[in-house]
Amino acid sequence: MTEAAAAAPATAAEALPKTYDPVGTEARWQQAWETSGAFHPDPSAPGEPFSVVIPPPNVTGSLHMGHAFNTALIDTIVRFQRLRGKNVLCLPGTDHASIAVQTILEKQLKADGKRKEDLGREAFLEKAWEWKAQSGGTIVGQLRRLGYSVDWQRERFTLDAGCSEAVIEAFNRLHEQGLIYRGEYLVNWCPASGSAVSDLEVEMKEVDGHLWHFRYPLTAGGGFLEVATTRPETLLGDTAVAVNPKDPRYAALVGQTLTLPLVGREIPIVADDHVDAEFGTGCVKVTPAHDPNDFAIGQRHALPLITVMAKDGSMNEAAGRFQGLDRFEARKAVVAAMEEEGFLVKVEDYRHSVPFSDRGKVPVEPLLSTQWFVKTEPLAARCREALENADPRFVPERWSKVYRDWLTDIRDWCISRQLWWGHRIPAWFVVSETGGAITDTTPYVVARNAAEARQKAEAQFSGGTHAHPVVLEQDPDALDTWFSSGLWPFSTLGWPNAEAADLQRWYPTSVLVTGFDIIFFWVARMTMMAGAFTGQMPFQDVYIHGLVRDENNRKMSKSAGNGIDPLLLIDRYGADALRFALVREVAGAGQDIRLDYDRKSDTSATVEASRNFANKLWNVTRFALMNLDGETPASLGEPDPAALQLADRWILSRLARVNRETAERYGNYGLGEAAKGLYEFAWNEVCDWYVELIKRRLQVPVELEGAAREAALADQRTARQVLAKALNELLVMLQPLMPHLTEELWHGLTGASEETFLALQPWPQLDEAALNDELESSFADLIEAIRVVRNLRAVAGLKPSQSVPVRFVTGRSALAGVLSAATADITALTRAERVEVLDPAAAEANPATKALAGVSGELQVLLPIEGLVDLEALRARLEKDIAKADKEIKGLAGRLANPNFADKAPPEVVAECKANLAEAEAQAELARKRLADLG
RNA sequence: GCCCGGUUAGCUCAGCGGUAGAGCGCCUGCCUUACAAGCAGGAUGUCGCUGGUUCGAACCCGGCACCGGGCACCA
Repeated sequence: MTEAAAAAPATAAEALPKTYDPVGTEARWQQAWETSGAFHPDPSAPGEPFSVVIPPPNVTGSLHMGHAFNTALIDTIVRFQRLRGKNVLCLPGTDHASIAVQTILEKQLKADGKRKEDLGREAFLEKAWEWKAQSGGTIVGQLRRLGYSVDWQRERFTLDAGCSEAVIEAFNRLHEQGLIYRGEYLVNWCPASGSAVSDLEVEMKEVDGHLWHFRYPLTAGGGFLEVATTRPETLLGDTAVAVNPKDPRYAALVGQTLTLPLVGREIPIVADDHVDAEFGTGCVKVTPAHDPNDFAIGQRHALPLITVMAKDGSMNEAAGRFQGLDRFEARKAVVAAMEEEGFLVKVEDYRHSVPFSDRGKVPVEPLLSTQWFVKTEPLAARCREALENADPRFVPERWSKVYRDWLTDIRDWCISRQLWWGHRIPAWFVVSETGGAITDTTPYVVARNAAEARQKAEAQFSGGTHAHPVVLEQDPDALDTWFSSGLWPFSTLGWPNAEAADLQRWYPTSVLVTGFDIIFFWVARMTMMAGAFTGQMPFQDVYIHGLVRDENNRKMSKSAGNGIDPLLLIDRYGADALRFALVREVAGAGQDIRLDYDRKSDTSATVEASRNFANKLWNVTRFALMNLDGETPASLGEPDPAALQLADRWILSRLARVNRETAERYGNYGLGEAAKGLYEFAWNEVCDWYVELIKRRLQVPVELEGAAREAALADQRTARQVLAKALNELLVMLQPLMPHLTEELWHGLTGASEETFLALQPWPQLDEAALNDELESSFADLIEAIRVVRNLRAVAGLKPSQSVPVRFVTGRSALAGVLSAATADITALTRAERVEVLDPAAAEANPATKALAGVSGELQVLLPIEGLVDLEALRARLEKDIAKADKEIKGLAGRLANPNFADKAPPEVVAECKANLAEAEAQAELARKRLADLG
């Protein structure tokens, strides 16, 4: 889209077309905000600080609905806080996504028949940066299209100079504290990316496989044990068979040995509690180098570790004749060989879980490997402690349990990745100590740069027994992407420089807004890192939102191909409509939201409804501009309280109430409720009632003269004042949700200059004095009375042009008062010929038989129009009224008849019940009487 | 196996002790000069099942069923 449809902003009614076209308007304001630095805060500016760092999307990414949702929520929050006068920083950025980027680049190389090794590290990284410069901006441009009020001048990248410095500093400090170590452990090896991955990057998947049963012969004697396995190829690395120590079947055999088929190795039978005697034969083959549980058994029994697989997933030299086979071919070959040699007992179909690599989408291989680890328990302990004091506070609260559970029993974090794109590990191996090569035992120094490394190494490894001059080589590996993401809330603010102005001003941040899917990956890593480096939790609140699901309630995912493209919807309906639709769907407890979508036409009824709302706001503003005679809310000023009419006082009371409710909801993450509340207020109250009610007052008839004219003009001014005020404040309150549209309309309404922004205005002051419960309640009665009249007209099939008399009969003087005061309004809104309000006695004296009649509460509505009346329809209507009243009577009377109710229920409930019963009885009686009158 | 959500109108969801609501969709009538992307009116529910607490339960408690999700995992 973005062809600069930069139409001039609307300042007068004639400039506003009948429908709102978001595309040009949105682009124009996005540019205006950015070029004017509207969202570039000064740390020394006044106001309470409020800060959010956005979850950095991957540079590889393009905007998906999850980003749009997250953005809509964050932006609503920060825009609200800005209106509240806070000194708001919302900081954007992207994540370098090491595995993802490297995978893309390697694929490109492969297409040219090359491998990264052919290029060498330096050239490869050069290419990577090139790629980032070209493609990394995609998502950033797309985020702009949402109208994100972030400070683009502070945009960061997890691999930029500042973040890199932070990473090196963090690694060094953790190492100094003994919280980073290097060692050989069983790690999750992803053969596809050729790297270790963390436990979190492994996903268990149910797979249909087989369970192979094998015989392992006893070394001494002719017996054998039967074991079962889902992974036959690993038997080449077996170093024991384990049985449960309490299993009587095998008690005598513990300590004896078996001869491993195909290999001929003698392996012991050990007793270990891990083995479940009930499962299978109760015998488990133990392959310590290829299975985490077996690794643990191996540790307990001091078993040797035999690795039979290479890092690329093929069998190595320890696999003997199977060397060189891929792990899946090796499986078949081993089974075939076992069968041939008579060791295969049977094969069963078996469904079980297999660990898959999140990124590589292939089964991960538990493999012994020397890697860097973060010792997480001390870091986690600090977080658990803080959580006792709700630090951070989770919204909804239930996620804090998920977070805490994960931090309890946490495993160490493997942080090294055999990748090039990323932060290179700041450790230098003293290769001169191990013959020039890096081995598992090569000593190393951790330092902030090469010079410091050399200094440290020379202090340790030169002179004395050290014959060779020190030669250093930096660890070729990179760090897990999440290591740098873990520093994000403070590295972006200037850490490790503790004096950085941004850090001082905006750290800790106010709230983190993210999906539950990265609580472990990201949230917990940030809190652990922040605890270690800043001594504080990095955010006060964590607002966890749900996922956006597709029209069939499925998770949107790239692989399923069911994503809904937010950009398509933005083009069609506008960013404001999409944002509003997403936020409006949010229910209180952070549930997933479902987005309605029609794939044939690329339309969404939900977003369309929001677009219609935008159009409604556009048109009500258009109406105001046509009727304010060039005046603005400021030039009109506040209305004189003494001059206010009923409708004015009503809408001002509603306005004040909505102001209070909305501020509370925005402030408490009740964003969906805020959106729904504003929608209803704007549409159902301002547009449907207030505007309709003041239309007459806005038109002063030309024929009026003298004092009458003066009065009409004064009243017109009052209506204009109230309309302008209500609309103005409504636009401010809606701004966090629909920033572009409201900005446009507000400029039109106020005539504010192009350099002034609604986004930077103060939240409207709450007018407590305007709140009036009683008034709102009687106004609701008035609305109801009008509805009854309209309904009667519809039932009777009256044409809109037919004007008929309206008679209200009620014994309630308050209601009679409101109706009498509003007869002019009622006349206009119901096309009444005349309106009379009578008490029952007066009505009795002057009966109107053969009239359309309806009853609502203590109000009887009569349309005395004999002749015009469709008697059948009228009867039906009355019978319906009677049935409804009877049903109510039955329920209420039943309740009152129960002696326990009167005894135990609170008196006000009983009184209310009695009043309702009396009312229902009166209603039924009235309706019956009318019915009888019809004859 | 453990933990967490959910089950209310055709659809999406509010309501969380006083007898059920909204939006969309649907039906009827209207181009009433802000808006047909609109206006007015209307229909629609044994609130998953089952016990219990209570004067009173969609709401609180117990059990069950089904649908999601997370964690752990037995070869």
